[in-house]
Amino acid sequence: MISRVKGTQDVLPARFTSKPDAQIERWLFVERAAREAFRRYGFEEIRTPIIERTELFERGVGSETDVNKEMYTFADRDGEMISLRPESTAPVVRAYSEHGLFNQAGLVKLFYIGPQFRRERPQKGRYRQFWQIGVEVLGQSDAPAIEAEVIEMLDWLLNELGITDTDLLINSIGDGQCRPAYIARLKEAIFERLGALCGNCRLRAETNPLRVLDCKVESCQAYLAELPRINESLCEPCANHFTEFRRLLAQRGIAYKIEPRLVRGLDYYMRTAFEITGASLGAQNTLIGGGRYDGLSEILGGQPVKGFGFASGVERLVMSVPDSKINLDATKPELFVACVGPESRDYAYALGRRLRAEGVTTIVDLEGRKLKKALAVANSIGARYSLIIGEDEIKSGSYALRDMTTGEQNNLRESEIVDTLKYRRLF
RNA sequence: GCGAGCAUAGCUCAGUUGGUUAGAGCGCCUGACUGUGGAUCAGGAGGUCACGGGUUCAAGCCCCGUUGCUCGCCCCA
Repeated sequence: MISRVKGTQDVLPARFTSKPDAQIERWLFVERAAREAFRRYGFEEIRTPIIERTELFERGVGSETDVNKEMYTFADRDGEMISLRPESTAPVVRAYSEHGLFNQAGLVKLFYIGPQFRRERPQKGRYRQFWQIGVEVLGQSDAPAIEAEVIEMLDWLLNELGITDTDLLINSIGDGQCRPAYIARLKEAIFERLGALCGNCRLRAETNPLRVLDCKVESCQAYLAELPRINESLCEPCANHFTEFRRLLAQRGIAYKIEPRLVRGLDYYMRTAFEITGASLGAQNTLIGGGRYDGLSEILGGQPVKGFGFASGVERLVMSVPDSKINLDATKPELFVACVGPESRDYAYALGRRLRAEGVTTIVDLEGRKLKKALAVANSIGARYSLIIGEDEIKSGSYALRDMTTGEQNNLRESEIVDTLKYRRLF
């Protein structure tokens, strides 16, 4: 039997799987809550293609070898290099420019929900095809109020999802003015302590000094604490921006931790960076990550556009939603139509059609089962009511409606059945 | 790219220092009950013990390799 591709997963009805993160009911809950949050804050949905020119990501994400290695890339028939999107910020910025949205008055606030692809080794909360929801605020303003409002929205969303055990980590990573000088001083400080640091740190000292700050090795910690912190080396505009951002969070009563080690690897990220981490997710515990990327549009060859956004892994959100938030009964059918004898089948099909037109979730037994078997099926799929149609019922025009929970059974006319089910739905 | 753990029925798992024909619960099918589900009882189907090789009189069990899953490292846009 052919099996699924490594690092992918099937999301299916909960009654077919006990793995919580593979249950469609959980996914729908998360997606609906996210859409509702985005709607309330005035975000509009955008759908960009799953494939883009490889160049978009090479320029947008950087052409470092690791990044390229982890993209699914292929040559199209005409030789053009195409990649499955590994993230959606660059595609959204591309679409923004391509459709001339910079001519709009005011901010353009977009959200997306969709699959992304990275060829990494799968582990808990990390897949090769994974879903992200995210927003991008694009326009001419870089007001800290944009950032605070997005985080306020996330605060509301997480609460709505019942995900309470989270930390908001924030940092400012400076801009083109202050960051280069900081990195130079950081490097210097690292090299002064090079002998005491672990092998990994020694390697990173040259290639990615910001990442040294992130080292988890016990023996490094004391030395890392002595390294200069970027948020203490900000130029005045960056420092003011960060101060205002923090003031606006405090004004909203949103708790945060300043995490000086929180960095972004890419050059176009600047100033505000943030992360929301969740408990009980294992090693991959980042639920949401975001930041400001004012330089990205120009790197892609577009006009100067200021941007701020976040992306969140749906799988990790789904894993974090408590069971109590999910109502598995909501998707169960309201009515199962069983028939006695072959003559009643055509009658049942027509009746089922009329009931559906009235808005009733109806499953008609198509297999011509004996009544006993039909009711057993109705029971196992969790139908709330069964309708029994036989010769007697057809003659009298009233059908036996059986409450599958209580076993109570009444003979009702068609209109009464519809009323009963609609009434029941109020509870 | 590196490392560790795991792999027996649809699912969850047992399987003795290697010993004959492969086990349970749940689920599924049939019947007890030809127009009434859930409970009970009786019966039944369902297995390349992940795959390939090796050791042995004998392998689900031991050894090697492969694949897959899981978790961690690297990386994390």
